[in-house]
Amino acid sequence: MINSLRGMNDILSEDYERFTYFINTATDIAQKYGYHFIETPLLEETALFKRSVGESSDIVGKEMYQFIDKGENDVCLRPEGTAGVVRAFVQKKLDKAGGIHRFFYHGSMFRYERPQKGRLRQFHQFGVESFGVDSVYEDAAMIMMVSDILKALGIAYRLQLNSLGDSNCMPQYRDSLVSFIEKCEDDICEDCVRRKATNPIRVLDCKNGTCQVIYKEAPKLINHLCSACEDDFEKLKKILDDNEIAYEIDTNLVRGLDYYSKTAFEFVSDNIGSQSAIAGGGRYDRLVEFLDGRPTPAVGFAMGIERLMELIKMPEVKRDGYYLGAMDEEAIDLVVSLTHKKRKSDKATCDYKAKNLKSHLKGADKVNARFCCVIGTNEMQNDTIWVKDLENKTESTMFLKNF
RNA sequence: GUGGGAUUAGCUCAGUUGGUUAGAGCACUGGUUUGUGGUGCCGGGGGUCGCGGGUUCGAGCCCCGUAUCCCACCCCA
Repeated sequence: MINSLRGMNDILSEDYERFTYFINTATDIAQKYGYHFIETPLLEETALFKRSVGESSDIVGKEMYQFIDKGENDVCLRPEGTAGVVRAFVQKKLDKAGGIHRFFYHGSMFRYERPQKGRLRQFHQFGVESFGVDSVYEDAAMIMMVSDILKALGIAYRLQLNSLGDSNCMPQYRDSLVSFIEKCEDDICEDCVRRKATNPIRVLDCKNGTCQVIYKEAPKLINHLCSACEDDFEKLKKILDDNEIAYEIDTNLVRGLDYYSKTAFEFVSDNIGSQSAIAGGGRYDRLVEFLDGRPTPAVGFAMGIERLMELIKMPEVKRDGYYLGAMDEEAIDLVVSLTHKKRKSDKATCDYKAKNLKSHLKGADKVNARFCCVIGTNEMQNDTIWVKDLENKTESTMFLKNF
């Protein structure tokens, strides 16, 4: 037997019901916020992710499905969605066109990781990207959108918030953090020593307990923000307060991708194990420029659909449509024709075998039909059909021409 | 990539110190005289016990390897 590859799952039956329910709910809300669907290729030039996500990140460093294609191109399956959307934005010259462009997307992402609960090699994200708005109101609107989606799905969450500063204040802060790390380099973990060289900000969310104690004394980015970043962060908190969106400030919250600046946020769930981040995002004002576009402010987020799946509260499924059955061999053709006719306006299924009434009622139950419709010899003789409403438990016999 | 746990029917799981034809519940399917379901009764199908070696007279059970899943690290959505 051939099995699917490690960390790559099929989605079917009930999972598929939940999956499409999520997509429909999220799509509806994104459209209410004025976003438009965008689909980008699963395969992109490797250079795109090296430049956007950043070579220092683990995603690019060791998790990409990368290979050389038959045309000698260095390509990889997308590990995240933002890079492709930004590339498309620049390629279609929307940066030069100016104005505001808002997109949402959903689809498969690929990372060569060791699978565990909430972490697959092929997984699905729903995300949105907004281009051309530098106002912090847009950051707030984005957070509200995530909040709306999670609430619509009945998912409890905690929202964590931080500001990563911009090109004014971030480099200065990084320098002061590096000199702090150098002073305590002998006491921190190996990973942090490595991070010092590659991406020093990342030491802040190190999971190592000893490191965390040490970093309590570390300079806080939030105290080193320039006035513009400081003002935006204060404004963001006020907007969220005004709109009754609860949040916690987490000064150690660092986004894992290199392109973020200013607002960074993460939605976490306490009910799904260690892979608790269900949505994450923030502002990335410099990324369009990094990818050869005209400088364009941007902000976005992505949600991990698999991590949400078991948290989604599905609406109650109601009986729907018709089930048709014959009690006599000679009525089968008629039943098939009637079913075909009924499908023009309703969901309708039928059984291809003659069975007794009890069996048909059971069959109607199984497909969760609202009406069980049966034709036997009595009905054949009178051109009628017996119809039972399985919800109200009422029944009647009607002429076929009225059915 | 590192460490730990698991793997027996479609699903959830029993299976005694290694000893005949490996069990249950649910699900599926048929019947219950051509007339009342979801909730009665009776029956049926379905498992080379993840896979590959080894020890043994004999392995679902012990040993080694391997795959996958789960948990944690790491990373991130």
